[in-house]
Amino acid sequence: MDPQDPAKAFELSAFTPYLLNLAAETQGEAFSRIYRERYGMLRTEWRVLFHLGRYGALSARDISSRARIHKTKVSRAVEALSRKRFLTREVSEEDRRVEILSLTPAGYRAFTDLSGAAREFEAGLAARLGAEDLALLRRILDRLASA
Amino acid sequence: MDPQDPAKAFELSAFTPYLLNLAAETQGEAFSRIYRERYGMLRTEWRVLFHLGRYGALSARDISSRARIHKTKVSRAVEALSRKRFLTREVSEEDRRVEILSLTPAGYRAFTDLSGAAREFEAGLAARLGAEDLALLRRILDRLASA
DNA sequence: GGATGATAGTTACTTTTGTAACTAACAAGG
DNA sequence: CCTTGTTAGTTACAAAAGTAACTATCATCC
Repeated sequence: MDPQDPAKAFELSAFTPYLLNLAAETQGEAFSRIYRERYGMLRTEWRVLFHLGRYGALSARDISSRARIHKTKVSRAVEALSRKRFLTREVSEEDRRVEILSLTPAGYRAFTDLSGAAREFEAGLAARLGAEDLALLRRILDRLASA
Repeated sequence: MDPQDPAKAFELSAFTPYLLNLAAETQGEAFSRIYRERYGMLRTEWRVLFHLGRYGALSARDISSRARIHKTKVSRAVEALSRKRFLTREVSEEDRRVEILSLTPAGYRAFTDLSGAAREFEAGLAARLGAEDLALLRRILDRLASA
């Protein structure tokens, strides 16, 4: 089949979902190198670690709803972080189905380290794009993420 | 461990790679419903189909480099599209390692249909975000995708 | 024209993710 | 209390993606 008439041709490189995906992959890969190489973590593990470091003890369900991560992914990330001795689990007194997750000192150190790395990463983006464009980008992404 | 001092706390919701990923997932999921439900395609298949529809006959290698998709993913997508009778493969005369891929009429119809759907999708985004913000978004994403 | 190295594409193997079913615990109504 | 329905979390199974090794072909250069 011959290519489509260029006049009415649709450009994939101007299709926003495609661009979003490319940008997310490129940037996500760049940052993932850090937590992967330093702590052998996967993305979901980094996010779970982050939520516990940022907000204190939470249940898996809390993390799942706050971070918009499916509960099976959370379950596996918790298991992995627990094996790494980055968090401890304790059955809740009020509801024995619930496990309260807390970072260990080692987990908290990893959190602090990675938070710093994330801040630097973000500063690098600000330097590249300019603070205004970056702020605008985040504002738009935030709208796109919710719909 | 207690949560970090809020004053110096790092917000994941203001971390660009995270926002990029959320937005890409949300929007990608919304559009993928279309090619998944209409043609049972995966994302890589849609991209391969698109490249063949847009640019005419190409080799798997061409698609791989143009679309930035790893060759094993292209190989599997080509296999799937071939099973669906959306493309044909023909060994090149000049180089018998190369297969020239071309859309069948059915493949081309799917391409035309999905291109239209993509255009509509993009128009919906323009309506939601405003044409200027969308254009700016695409410009920024383009820069982020390349580094 | 045979050895060496590169390239196109596939296959095998492993890791990760998605989906569904499951267990255990709770809650509420009769 | 005992049924019915719901929720927290895990596990089992299937689909998808990543990595590495492989086959076949080509190109070069001695």
